[in-house]
Amino acid sequence: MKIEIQDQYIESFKEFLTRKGLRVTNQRMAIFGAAFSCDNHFTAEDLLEQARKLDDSVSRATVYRALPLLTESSLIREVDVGKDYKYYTANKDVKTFQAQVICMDCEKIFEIDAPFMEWYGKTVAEKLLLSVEDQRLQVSARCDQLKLKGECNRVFAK
Amino acid sequence: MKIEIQDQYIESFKEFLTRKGLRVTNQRMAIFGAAFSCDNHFTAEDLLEQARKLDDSVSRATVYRALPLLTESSLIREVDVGKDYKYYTANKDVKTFQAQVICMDCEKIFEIDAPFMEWYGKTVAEKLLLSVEDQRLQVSARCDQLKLKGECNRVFAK
DNA sequence: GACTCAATTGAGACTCAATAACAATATAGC
DNA sequence: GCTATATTGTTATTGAGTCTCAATTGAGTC
Ligand SMILES: [Mn+2]
Ligand SMILES: [Mn+2]
Ligand SMILES: [Zn+2]
Ligand SMILES: [Zn+2]
Repeated sequence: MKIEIQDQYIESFKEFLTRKGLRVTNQRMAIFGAAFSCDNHFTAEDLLEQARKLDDSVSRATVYRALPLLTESSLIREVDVGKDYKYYTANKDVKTFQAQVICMDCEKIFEIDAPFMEWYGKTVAEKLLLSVEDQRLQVSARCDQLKLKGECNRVFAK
Repeated sequence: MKIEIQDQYIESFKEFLTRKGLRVTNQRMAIFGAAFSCDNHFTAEDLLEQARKLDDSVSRATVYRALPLLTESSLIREVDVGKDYKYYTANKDVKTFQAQVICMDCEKIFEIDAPFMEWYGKTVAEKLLLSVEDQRLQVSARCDQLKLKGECNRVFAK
């Protein structure tokens, strides 16, 4: 059941907050709920709009304050695609090494597997003698006249 | 001789400008000269500061107007490492597929080879049926207590 | 070298994502 | 319920990058 799965994430977020001595507030839970109601990539602005449907008191500042908490708890992850604003996406399924393909025309984002990144990260750490914290592989593309054309570009479902 | 090599780039830039019906101005040449006097990665602000040493009339707007020309002519290239400002670097040597390793502490950037990206780009284009325009592989790391520690982080020489 | 005129420029206003300050409010432990 | 303080919304602010526009200047033409 979908709801049960989401309940599991809810508990996980509440635990994260209490473990850090942070309070479980209506606004934080609304923002969490909004993030997990979205199957795609969303911006901070998207998230604000959606969170306000769950709690109309949510402010922009609180969204920006909640985003680091959600990323730190690994419930969502940041996706930087070279625009001057950031995208985020809920970590609903198993995480493997992935690349982001972004269409420069319609801004649609596709996550695709890139398993060699695990090996590459280790190689870099070894060769340069530094600790690798994160890796991002982004592919800029154009999907016009192609298979993906015509797909809906909305980030939040209905 | 260093100066001869630079002269070659100067000619290349002048040709690029005239070929596009653009004028060879003092400001554009100062910005070009500043970019090529730097061995590392630099920001637009770095470039402005340096260009003003060659022509103190150079303005911020003109730097931002020149950057697309320098990238379009392949004399420099943009390096986005996920910060809210962009880095650039002069294309002095042969271009292959490279990844950027950025230290999250000192912001130093290292370019390292990542030849598999050529194959990967082709694979993505084929599998997703879209045209790949560009690829960026970024590695976030920390170089503290390590081989690279103590290196100078200044972008412009002396 | 002077003439002409469109391309270019610098100054400063502006945009927009993101952050900071602060007084008002709400949470969690008692 | 009471209290201490974490959190909030509002509002102002930052900072990279863009835009506008009047003043300037480069590059062909004589
Ligand atoms: Mn960016
Ligand atoms: Mn920005
Ligand atoms: Zn597209
Ligand atoms: Zn470092």
